[in-house]
Amino acid sequence: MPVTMKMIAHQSGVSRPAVSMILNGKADHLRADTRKRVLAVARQLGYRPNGAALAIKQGRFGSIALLLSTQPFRSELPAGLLSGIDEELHRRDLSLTLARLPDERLTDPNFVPRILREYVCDGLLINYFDKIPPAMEQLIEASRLPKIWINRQCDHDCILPDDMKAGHDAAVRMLQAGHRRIGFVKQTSSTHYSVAHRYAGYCSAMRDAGLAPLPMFERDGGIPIGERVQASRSWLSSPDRPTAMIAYGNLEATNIVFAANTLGLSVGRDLSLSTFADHPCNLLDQWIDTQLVPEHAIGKQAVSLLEQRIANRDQCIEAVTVPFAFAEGQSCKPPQA
Amino acid sequence: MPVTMKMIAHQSGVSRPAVSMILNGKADHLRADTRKRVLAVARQLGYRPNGAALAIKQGRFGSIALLLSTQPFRSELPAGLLSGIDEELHRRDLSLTLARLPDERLTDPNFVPRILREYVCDGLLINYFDKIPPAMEQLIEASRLPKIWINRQCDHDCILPDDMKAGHDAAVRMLQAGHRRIGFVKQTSSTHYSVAHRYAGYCSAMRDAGLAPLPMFERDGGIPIGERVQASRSWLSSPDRPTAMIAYGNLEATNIVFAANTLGLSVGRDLSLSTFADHPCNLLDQWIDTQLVPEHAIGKQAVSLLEQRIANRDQCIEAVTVPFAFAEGQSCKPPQA
DNA sequence: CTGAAAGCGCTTACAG
DNA sequence: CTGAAAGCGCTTACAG
Repeated sequence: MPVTMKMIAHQSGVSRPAVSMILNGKADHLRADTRKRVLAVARQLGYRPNGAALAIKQGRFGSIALLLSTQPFRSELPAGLLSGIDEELHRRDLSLTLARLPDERLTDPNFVPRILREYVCDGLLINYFDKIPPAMEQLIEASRLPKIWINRQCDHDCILPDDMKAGHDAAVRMLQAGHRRIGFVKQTSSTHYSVAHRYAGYCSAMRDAGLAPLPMFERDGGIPIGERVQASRSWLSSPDRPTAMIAYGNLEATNIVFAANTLGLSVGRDLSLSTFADHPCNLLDQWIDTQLVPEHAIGKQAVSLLEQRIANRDQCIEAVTVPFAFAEGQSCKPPQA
Repeated sequence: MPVTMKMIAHQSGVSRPAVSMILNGKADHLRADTRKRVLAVARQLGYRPNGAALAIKQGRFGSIALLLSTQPFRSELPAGLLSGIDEELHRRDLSLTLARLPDERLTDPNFVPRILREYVCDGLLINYFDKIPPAMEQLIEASRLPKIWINRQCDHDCILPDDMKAGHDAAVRMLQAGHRRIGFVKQTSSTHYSVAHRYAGYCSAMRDAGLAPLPMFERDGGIPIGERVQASRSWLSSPDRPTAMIAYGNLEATNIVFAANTLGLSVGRDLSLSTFADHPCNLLDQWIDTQLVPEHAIGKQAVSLLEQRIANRDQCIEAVTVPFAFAEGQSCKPPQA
């Protein structure tokens, strides 16, 4: 049984509105000793305002929801994204509701998650990848809540990292070091747009340098677990192997490093390598050049955009792309003569 | 401007309570055509009940909060834990509020996060490691919310994986394969109790087998990034090196595998290895024996316990430990003759 | 079978 | 300077 203003009013012999005003510091007109008494009672009882009552009065829940898919690889919750969202939310004294939407059940009309069935938050942050199930999109639309898509490419109300530019930059660094045979490696089965974007960035940098981009090192459907180092070895064993590799992510980078090592190739000296990740990548005690996915910045900005959208219900916002940062390692050196 | 029952009542010429009963299926006594009309209006307007109003009436928010630290390594949010919590919450039609508590600011009396300042959820799940700042503990107590600690060792209202038994089991497997020189490796700087527990489990298994446990392979304050493979190499280069290694986690396992590889040791044949992780571990295309941290089960049970605690405010619950599962790999073989 | 009232916890606008 | 009333969105218990 939580403590209410009613109880405080009772205990201190004051009216309920008086308690409200005193607790909210809007009671300059009340006698100082009354105020003190009420505050003392509130403290002693351990009073905490009821958020639901406040929400009703203010017409605002002070809470936004982050929607995730339950499909692994479809959507995740990187630590940096969460901390960025949280930091910005915190600054505005808002709180975060987390909701995972199970794709399978979304087609079941009887099933609607509480967050979309009731009205409990002010807006939606949706961290969901390319293939949005139509049932889900409909549910979200039906909620009529302001929303910002994270990591999804559309022409408005979305925010995403600038994978194209990051791919370009990664390739440019290799080119500047003097490499000409530069490969782009992908082993995961992910079909996220970032694969295409990073590769496209790489291709454009190659073309800018007057070189033909190599086809992506990959296999349809991804390389199965248990064959990835082997696949990397075979790519690196070819006589005309690339002198520099750009890994789609840490998974690829790790397997390349492993493979290079078993082939007696030293990363840096014999093979340059760079990767994309949300933190600087260290493999075999060596720092790898890393294009840093700006998770934290995306989280922060996503909240700002959503707040903007909530304040301005009918003005949508142009797509925002956030540049990658870069962590320099020792894995990129000029090619051997 | 969200749609309210008032609007529906207006539009369909019925009283507000009537709308409420109809929408909640408690209006058998009302004329069928009235019901149909009201339902139609509600649908057409896109009505969704206001969660705050429901919370006030029901005296229950239908929401629990998950508290995390902002200190890296102190507390995190593993995917399995989240999915377990979510699954169970979902079954009960409850929602989840996420709150990260920044340690630094907890000492500032003017700063109290909304979740602890207002009354907005029914209970607390606290995923916070050993060293709880006293200021935080006080804030949590002051909230008087029912709570369950996750991953914290205390004598009641907490749930944690059975690290001791997992350490024991890992060692027993090595012993059964015929190993006698078995090492326990820790490289991270973490001081989490699980380090001590897993090692203690290992020690007890060694003693049960009449063997003296080896001192933990580690270094005070952890091995710095960039020296970890090298440290592993030196451990494995000693003439009386262990024939089997038990890694505290994936980080250690990876570096051991790397190191073994550069030393020409084949994991499985020349060196047995097992690890602890929340998913089966694959390194160098090889599956490693893994004691699986039961994140999902812990998440589910944590919610059950908390609900129990909410229903029964003044009866605390004995500490619960959850056994690890096991994923067999090919990394544990009898030692070379 | 239907409507008006009272209440949940809170705040604001208005009488005295 | 103080109190009683009205309202936010909803539901339940009670008159007619």
